[in-house]
Order: sequence, then structure tokens, then C-alpha cells
Amino acid sequence: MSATFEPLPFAPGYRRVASEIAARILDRRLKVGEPLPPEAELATQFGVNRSTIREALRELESADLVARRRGTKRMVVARPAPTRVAGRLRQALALHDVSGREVWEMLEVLEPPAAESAAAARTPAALERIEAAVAAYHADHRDARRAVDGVAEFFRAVAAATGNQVLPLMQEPLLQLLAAALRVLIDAAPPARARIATAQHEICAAIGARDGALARTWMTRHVRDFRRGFEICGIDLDSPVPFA
Amino acid sequence: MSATFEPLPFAPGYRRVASEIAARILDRRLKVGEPLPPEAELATQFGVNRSTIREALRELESADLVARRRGTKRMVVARPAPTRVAGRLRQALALHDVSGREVWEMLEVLEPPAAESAAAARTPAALERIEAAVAAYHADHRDARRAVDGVAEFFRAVAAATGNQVLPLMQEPLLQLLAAALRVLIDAAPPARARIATAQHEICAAIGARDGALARTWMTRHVRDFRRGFEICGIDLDSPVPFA
DNA sequence: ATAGTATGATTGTCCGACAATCAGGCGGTC
DNA sequence: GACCGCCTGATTGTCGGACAATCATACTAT
Repeated sequence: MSATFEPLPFAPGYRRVASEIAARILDRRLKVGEPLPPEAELATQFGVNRSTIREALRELESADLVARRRGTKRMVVARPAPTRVAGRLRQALALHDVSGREVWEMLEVLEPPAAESAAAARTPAALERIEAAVAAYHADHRDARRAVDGVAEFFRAVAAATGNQVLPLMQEPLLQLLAAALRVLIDAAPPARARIATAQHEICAAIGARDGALARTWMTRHVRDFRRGFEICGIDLDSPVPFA
Repeated sequence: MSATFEPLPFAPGYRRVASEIAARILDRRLKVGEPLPPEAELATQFGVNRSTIREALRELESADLVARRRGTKRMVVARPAPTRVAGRLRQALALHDVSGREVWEMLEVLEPPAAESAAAARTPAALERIEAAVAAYHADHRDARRAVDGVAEFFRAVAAATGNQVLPLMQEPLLQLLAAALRVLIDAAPPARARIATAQHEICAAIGARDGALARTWMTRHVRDFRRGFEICGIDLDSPVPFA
């Protein structure tokens, strides 16, 4: 039996500094919004050079654990905004050559329960957001870009209405990937726009009436429609989604 | 009507450099595995100082777009591994004070369709992984830590069997958050271990028999069991999950 | 109260330097 | 030929210092 050893855990200074600060943020000893000490002070506190501190700060900045308010110098502790996290996730998915089918399958899993849950949990304000999204889409779904944005906003509004914070976070990268494909579809298949409008309207009404089953049924149909649209347009669901 | 202006888009050098390199990675002009030029050369190419390059590299490193093989100096283009992305996501969720209920709701949404899909799409190899996970859990679910790992591995194996790359990515952060709570539960509620073993066995058998409906049914029960376990243990589902 | 001004603090970027260590070649030993 | 130690160059990690640009603040003048 040969003795096996773990590799020695050594990390360069900038990484250790970053981990140290990140740990303090995660265990709430540094609160969100609190300004970070200036680089020079961090350097003396950690006993390293300012360059090292700066490299650590870039890591934290990239992880969205610290940020800078527009036009200010001092960095403040932040928490990753859903859209930023989603952007990272989308990047990762794109680099893994995720196919349109995979994205669509996930939407098929997530959205119907989301609609059902939204019917049960919606607040008046959340319903208003959904209604606004439906109205906005109905108003100007001529312009392809606005239409695509409208579709995404509708899904976001429904997800927000569930009151579950995790759902929007998982949904967002899918929407971003869907958007790329949708831009093609929405130009090529005019009837799709009307079908989308109808589905949105019905889902919105069902959520308003707190009819979870109906909301789910329409949402299932709505999501399935996208797939049909892609097939009609000749978009290959098994090829990687276009990176954006 | 007052004229409104957008804020001037200015980014410091290290960020522009990072974006530039990131763009080349995302559009595949830099391929995964390809070594990056040395810092000094990047500095001359971009016409900036090496310190600036290094700060940019720290950003990319934190985004997992570049990495270093163990014990080497040169950086290579990488793509974010699912576990790394999941770690980021978990961080974000923890900082947003996600509750146990929210995590559990998402599992309730994701897992049953995953089991159903796995029954249809599983390969022999994927089934073997599931069976191995079940066997491993059965073998040593005495040790609490191993038991928790076993539960997570079972879910991972099922998700992998669906052939959908996105699912493991979305599931992973939930599992990581679940694990923290599970460590408490599994010590406090001995009967839970047996129930888990039974459910795993049934789900595995159903997937092996390609019985999607049955797999889904058992998975639904399995996930619901966790909630019951938490309630029995007196874990408050509406309080934030313990950060890990 | 508002607008201008002076002052200090802080960041972004640069330069140069050096130790540590990794990659690859070279020769020696078996 | 395979393995070992050794040397050399390349590359990274870290340091110290420097300076301009810009932000924060207090103070002043209108």
C-alpha cells in the first residue's frame, strides 16, 4: 500500500487576503453597504503591499462582494445582484455549449410551478407588475427588441410574484439565453406574437383570480409554444444557443 | 422638459483589459486550455503596466475564465466548473438571506421532473452512478457527514442521468445549502435515515425500469420527507439557511 | 442658501526591483 | 535507455516608491 498525500494547500497572498475579507462579509462581520477601509490601511493591517491588496480587491469585485457606488472612490461591501449572478451563470452555460433544448427543458420545469405558486402567493403589487408587463407587450410587440424584452419581463414578473427569491435567480440566465434565440423567432414567425399575447393574458387573469391550476395549464402551453415556434422557424434545438 | 443624459461610460484600465480578454474567451477566439501569454507580453500588447494586467487577471481568475493547473505558472483559458459556479450562487443566496422554505420549494420543483426525465434518458453508466450512490449511502449512513454527502451525491447522480447540463448547475447550490441544514437533521431524526434509504432505493429501481411516473412519485415523496424532517426537528423553515 | 475654492485623502497607473519557482536542456550514473 | 541532479532562462508573486486625477470636506465669498 503506497502512502498518499494531499497537495500542500498554499495560496498566494492576494488570494488569502481575498478569502479573509470574503469570509468577513459572508459571516456578516462586514455588513452590506459598509465602506471598506482604504487600500493603504488594508495594506498595513494585512502587512502586505498595496499591490497585493488591490489584486485581492479585484477578485472580490469580480465576485460582486464589494462594489463602488457610481462616481465615488471608496469601495463598499455589496451583495451580488441577481442580474450579475445570472450573467455569470449565462457565461458558464454558454461556454459549456448548452443547447436550446436544455434551456427549454428547464423553462418547462420551472415556469408552470412558478405560475401556480404565483397564483397562490401574489400580492396586489406583484399582480400589477404582471399586468403592466402584459399591457406593455400588447402595446408594442411590433418592435422585435421590445417584444423580446416584454417576454422576459413577463416571466420575471411571474417569478417575482411567487415570493421565492431563488426562482428569479435561476430563471434569469435561462431568459438571457432564450432572448438570443427569441430575437430570431419573433421576426420569423409573426403568428407567434399573437399567441404569446393570448397566453400572457390568460396566465395573468388566472393569477389574478388565484386559480393556480389554470395558471399552470396556460403556462405549460405558453412554454410549449416557444418550442413549436423554434421548430417552425427551423432553429435546431440541439445546437448550442448563440452566445450573447 | 429637462434634457436627461446618460452617465459617461468610463471604466478603469484593468476592467477594460479584463473585458477584452473575456470577450475573446467567450467568442472562442481563445480556446479552453490554451495558455495565456505571459503577463509581461500582455502588458506590452495592451500598452499598460504589468500591475494593471495582473489586476485584470485577478478579475478573470475570480470569474473562472482563466485558471492555473496545479503547480504551474502559466495561466490557461478555462471554463467555469459547475461546482465553482454553484459556490458563487450559494454565496449570493446566503447573502440574500434565503430561507429554508425557498430552497425546499425549489427542490420540490426541480427534483420530481428530474427523476422522471432521468428514467427516460438514463444511460447504463448513469444508472450505475445512481446505484453506486444508493449503495454507498446504504453502506455507511451511520456517520452523519458521510450520510449528508451521500444524499447530495444521489441527487447529483439523478440530475446527471437526465443528460441536461443545466440541471446540475441549478441544483448544486440548493444541495450545498441543503447540506448545512441536513447535518442538523440527520443527527436529530434517526428514522429519517431509513426513510431516505427506502426512497433512494425505489427511485433508483424506477429509473432502472424506465418508469418515469413512478420515479417522479417517489421523488416527490422523498423531497416532501425532508420538509417533514425539518418540521419534526423544529428547524424553522422561514429563517435564513445557515451560511456555510 | 448657493457657488466657488483650497486642502487632504484615495484611487489608478506607472516604474523598477528581486526572490521563488517552474520549464527545459545537459550531462552523469546505473 | 531510464533516471537523477544541476544549471539556466522565463515567469510569477511581492515589494517599495512615485505621481496625476479625482473625490470628500471644510471654508469662503456672493
